Amino acid sequence: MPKVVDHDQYRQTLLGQCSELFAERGYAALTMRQIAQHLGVSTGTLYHYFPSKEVLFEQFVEDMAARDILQVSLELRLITSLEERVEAAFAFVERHQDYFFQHFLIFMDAYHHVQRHPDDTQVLEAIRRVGMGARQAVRDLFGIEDPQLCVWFISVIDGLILGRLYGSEHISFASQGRICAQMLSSYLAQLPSGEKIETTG
Amino acid sequence: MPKVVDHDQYRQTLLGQCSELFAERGYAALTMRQIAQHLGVSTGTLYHYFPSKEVLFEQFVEDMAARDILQVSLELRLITSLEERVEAAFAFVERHQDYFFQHFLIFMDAYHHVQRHPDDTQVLEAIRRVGMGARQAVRDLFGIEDPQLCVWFISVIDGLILGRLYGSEHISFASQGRICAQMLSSYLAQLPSGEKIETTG
Amino acid sequence: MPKVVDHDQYRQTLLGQCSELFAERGYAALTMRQIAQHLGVSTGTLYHYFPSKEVLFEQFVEDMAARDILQVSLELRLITSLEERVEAAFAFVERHQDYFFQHFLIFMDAYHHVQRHPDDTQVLEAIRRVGMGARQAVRDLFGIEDPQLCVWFISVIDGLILGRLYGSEHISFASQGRICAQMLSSYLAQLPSGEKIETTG
Amino acid sequence: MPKVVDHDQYRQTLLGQCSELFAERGYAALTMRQIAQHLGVSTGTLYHYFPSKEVLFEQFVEDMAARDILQVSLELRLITSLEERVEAAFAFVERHQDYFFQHFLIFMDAYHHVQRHPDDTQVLEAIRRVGMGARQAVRDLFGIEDPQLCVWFISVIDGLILGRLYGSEHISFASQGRICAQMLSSYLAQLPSGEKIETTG
DNA sequence: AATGAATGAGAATTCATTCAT
DNA sequence: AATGAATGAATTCTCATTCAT
Repeated sequence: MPKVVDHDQYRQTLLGQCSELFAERGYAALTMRQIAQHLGVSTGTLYHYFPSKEVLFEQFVEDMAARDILQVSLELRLITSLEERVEAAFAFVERHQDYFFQHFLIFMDAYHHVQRHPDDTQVLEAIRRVGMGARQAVRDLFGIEDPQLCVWFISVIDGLILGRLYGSEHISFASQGRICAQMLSSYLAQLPSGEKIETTG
Repeated sequence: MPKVVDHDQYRQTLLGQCSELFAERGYAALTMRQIAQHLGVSTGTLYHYFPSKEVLFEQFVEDMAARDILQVSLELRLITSLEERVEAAFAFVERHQDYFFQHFLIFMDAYHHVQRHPDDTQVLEAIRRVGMGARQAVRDLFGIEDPQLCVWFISVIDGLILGRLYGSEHISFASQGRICAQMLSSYLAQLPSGEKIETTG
Repeated sequence: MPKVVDHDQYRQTLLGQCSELFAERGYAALTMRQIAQHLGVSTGTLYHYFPSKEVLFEQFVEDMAARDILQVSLELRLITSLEERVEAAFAFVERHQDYFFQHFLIFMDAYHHVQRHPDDTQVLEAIRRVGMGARQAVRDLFGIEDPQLCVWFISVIDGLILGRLYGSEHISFASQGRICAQMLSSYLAQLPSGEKIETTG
Repeated sequence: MPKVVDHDQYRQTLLGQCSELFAERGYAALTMRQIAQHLGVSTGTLYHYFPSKEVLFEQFVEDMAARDILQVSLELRLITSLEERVEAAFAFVERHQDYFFQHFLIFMDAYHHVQRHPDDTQVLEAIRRVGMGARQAVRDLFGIEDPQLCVWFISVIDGLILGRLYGSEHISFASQGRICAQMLSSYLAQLPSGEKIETTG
């Protein structure tokens, strides 16, 4: 059935172009007409591919979350020393901070949405998977075994990105990278043996 | 003589009762009728005190931000050792994590609002002041001189609160407090002299 | 009962100050708050003197109409020749054209009002009395016996005032006065005797 | 393909059906629901064709004014003598007096509107064009060269129509036509040569 | 008498959704 | 599949009116 493939593929294409829109205006303040216009189609066409605004948003969030998990861990494989790798990670995050902040904005909206639709577990699950994926990536990339240490690492980065709310001019990702790299290595160094990280990628 | 009401004071009273509402549903999805109903007044009365939904939201955010700055640093004065104080701070944040997360939700909404109304600098400024107040509080409470270290500290906490998005069951504020306390003290210990913190309250 | 006198007198005072307001905005577009503000009283006070907006307007129109009838024919007594008197009348109208145009605006609004409230014969009657008063004034001032000639005279003047709608720059009241004076005198001159006008005041 | 409707043409159709409504109730007292109901469409459809009540009114007035200019001078071509032609004109006006009075009501409302929106010059201009069109029509139909005489003629007619405000039972259009015809011809007869009118159509 | 806070029905307007083409 | 015209419930906001003080 080639039709079905085309249909679903076009859905994906459409979903992939909604990120800035949802990030800029938020779900509730965004109208179907605006979405259609942004996508260059008519509202009728939009409804041909998505049965409702809610479903469109839900599938958009799931789609975005799925792509998030895939896209994070591509740049960090090459570097061998832990400290360099940490600093490279912060540089990576700095470069994509707009992207990450947008996703926070969208996830916060999705949070509202889930609160009003507790039976819609899929969106909730999608967002959770992003969190789990992030933890897993940190564990894989830096070889951190301690789950709370993974949480700590992700929290620093999430907090830095969120700092854009307050105006980001006081934030230096480079400094933060250095601080965290040093903290992490000395923290790990003093641990009882068996919790060392593996530095080989 | 009219009904005796202190107009400005009543405005404040009304604003003070909107937090959960805005946090739960978000600005755009919240109707003036719902707000009025929650406050136990008519829509007409609401418009008697606020000229529009936008202004109501703006003043609400400003008001909330102002109260945030005042309320943060009350519980942490008594403890003397740095590490204890850090851990106490994390316990404090854990206890009020709902409150903080709500405020993030609201600030994210306000961010949307500011993006669509770039001339409304007051809301932007109010949120910035919250950020500056937090940095100042960290500096005062823990005696951290290095601004990037303040940013680091706040980022960890903000990131932990934000972690609720992913489902918070993996997060232990106590563990995080211990990790950070230890990291902070060993980080400070190895600094060249003159940047030590004062541990005496 | 001195109270009653005061009360009614104050009503008149208030009504007398509403003309520009009703002329500028029209009845339906004017709010009780705007009226109150213009009068320097509270809405409560306004309702103390007038039971409703409708009654206020009705009484305002009646009041205005009554004053109209009294004020018209004061300047024209002294001039003796018919032509001079006609031209003096046009000059008088030119000087007060704003006033007259305002009253047309208000009467048009009152016409709307009467159409929706056919049982309110008082406003209708008040406006009719203005028309009758005008005809009577023309008859008295110029000694024109023929009712249709009175109608003609009033029509010219009303039409000229209404011309302000189209932009009045093409209108010269002086020219119009001269034309009408000449037309009137030659028209009267050719009439069979017994319809001459009396030129002595 | 969407439902086949010529958007602009349908707008005109809708506008053309609003006259009685605006004349009866006036702009401010007329609701969009009433308009929609009168037109047999939903309010949503109304807003599909007009972005706001104001714009609807503005375009309605412009449209009406444009049609006015076209429709005035159709019946008067055949008659050859001046006096007959003048009387025919008054008969024409009498027959359409409702129409003309309605338009005065609407133009007065538009005048209010323009006062509150001085930047909206289009409505103002549309009404002015009606005035200019009327003057031109008088000039063409009756061959009157003197602009003030055109103004005079139009003023009589406008004044007669306005007389309906006072109750029109005293007005005889036929008498007025006879009076004006006679006045006009004797006025023109006594002019210095070169200002005679052409009586041939 | 005077005030202005409070009310809620009703106005303009928006927007998700449907449907004829 | 695609379009955009049409719908009407819901939203923001207004305003005549009431009422406690």
